[in-house]
Amino acid sequence: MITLSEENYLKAIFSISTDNNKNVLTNLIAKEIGTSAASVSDMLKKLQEKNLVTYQKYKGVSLTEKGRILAASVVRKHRLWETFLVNKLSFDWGEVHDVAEQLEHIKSEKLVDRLDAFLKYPNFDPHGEPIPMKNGEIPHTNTIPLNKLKTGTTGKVMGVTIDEKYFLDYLTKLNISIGTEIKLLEKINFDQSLNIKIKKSNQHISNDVAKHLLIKTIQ
Amino acid sequence: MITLSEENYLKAIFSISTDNNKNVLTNLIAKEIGTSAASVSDMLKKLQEKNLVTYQKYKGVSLTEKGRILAASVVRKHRLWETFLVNKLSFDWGEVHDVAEQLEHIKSEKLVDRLDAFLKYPNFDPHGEPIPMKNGEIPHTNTIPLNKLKTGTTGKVMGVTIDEKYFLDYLTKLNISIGTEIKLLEKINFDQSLNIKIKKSNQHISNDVAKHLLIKTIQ
DNA sequence: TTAAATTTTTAGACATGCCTAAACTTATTT
DNA sequence: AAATAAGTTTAGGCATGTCTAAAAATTTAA
Repeated sequence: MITLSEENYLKAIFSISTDNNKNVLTNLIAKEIGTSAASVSDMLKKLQEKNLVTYQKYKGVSLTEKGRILAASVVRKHRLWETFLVNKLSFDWGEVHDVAEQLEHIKSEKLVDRLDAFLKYPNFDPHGEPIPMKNGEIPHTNTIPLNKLKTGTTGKVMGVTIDEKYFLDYLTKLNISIGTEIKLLEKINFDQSLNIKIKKSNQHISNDVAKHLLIKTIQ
Repeated sequence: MITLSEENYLKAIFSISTDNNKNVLTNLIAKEIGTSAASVSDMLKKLQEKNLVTYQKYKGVSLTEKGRILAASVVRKHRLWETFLVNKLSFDWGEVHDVAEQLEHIKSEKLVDRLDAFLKYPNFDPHGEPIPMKNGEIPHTNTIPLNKLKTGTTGKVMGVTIDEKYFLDYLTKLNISIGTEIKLLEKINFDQSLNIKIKKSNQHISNDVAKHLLIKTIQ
């Protein structure tokens, strides 16, 4: 049996290793989960015992196949529940994360299958993030982060890569949601911040924000 | 903050005191939850600390107003989720209990309100049991248990008072579901078992089964 | 390449919720 | 009203998942 905490550790390792392909280091996990490095060390040993991760002292950790599938299934549940909350219960995209964080730990394969069907087998959640498939595969898009877009070109927002209230509220304030068209006017060399045009209005955003907006170029 | 275990204890005390109006005794709680009497003693002290129950050593326990409202809200969530699973995700009534047992602990008032609205504010769950209202009040019916029906009269099944797979599967086998009409033909004095007529077929059931079928008499 | 800084692990504690066994209280018999 | 039975609580332990402080390993810099 896998515990709630173990699932959270697997999910953290999974999402860190999506960005960064190397072994995941203890401190990063601690920061992601909001716990101490000592607790992470303890848990990594337990996960190693259960054959969910490959772990070497001081060298970081990576998921085994078994661990990867389990982590993907937790992420799958999280994103399906987010989709349910937004599409069926009319939640805003900024307020679903905490509830989905609880719902993702409900154990019932049948429930997940039925929910998936009820939602018409979505491939992306309300933030545009891919919903892992039952077999653990991840649907892929041909999007790039906004900060990699060529100056002067226009693209459409297909998703975001942070699911956090403050970030999403800021986007709402900027008038950005899934489907919004954005033109990249200028990159400031000094701090990599961007001048962009959204619905005829000029705005200025930091590189840190831009890198979490997934863009599909138009034409 | 209230923990998952505490919620389960409150729920157990709540449902035992619905039948039986006296103080709830330790052993009954232990049996209901499936734990030892020692663990129950420990927990009752904690719940007393938190002002959720009134407890006297050796004398049993009862819910405070605060505890009663909390317990009702857990039951409310349980029954709303069961309704969701059956009405929206096409689960059978016999297989929803375990999943609802998990879902009832999700903490989000907004989720419960939205779910309630999504289900069109139901007053009874798929087993016919009343769904406590937001303020803790319980919708009431004018039903009686089948074993109290007058011999020779006919009634309609409005609900059941056990939410357990084996019981519900047995009912399904007997061709009984919510809305089924049953005529009480005869009570056997020896063991209080009943001869009944269901959809033109004669059947024999124990008193133990009959007392968990809620009946509304016709005419 | 040695010293300093950073990261990670170990050691020792603590709270929660559970257990068994023993002690104690209350209820029932005789 | 004792003796016995039944029910309940206390005592002492255990596993999980967390913590802080100290020790150890690794990385970075002088």
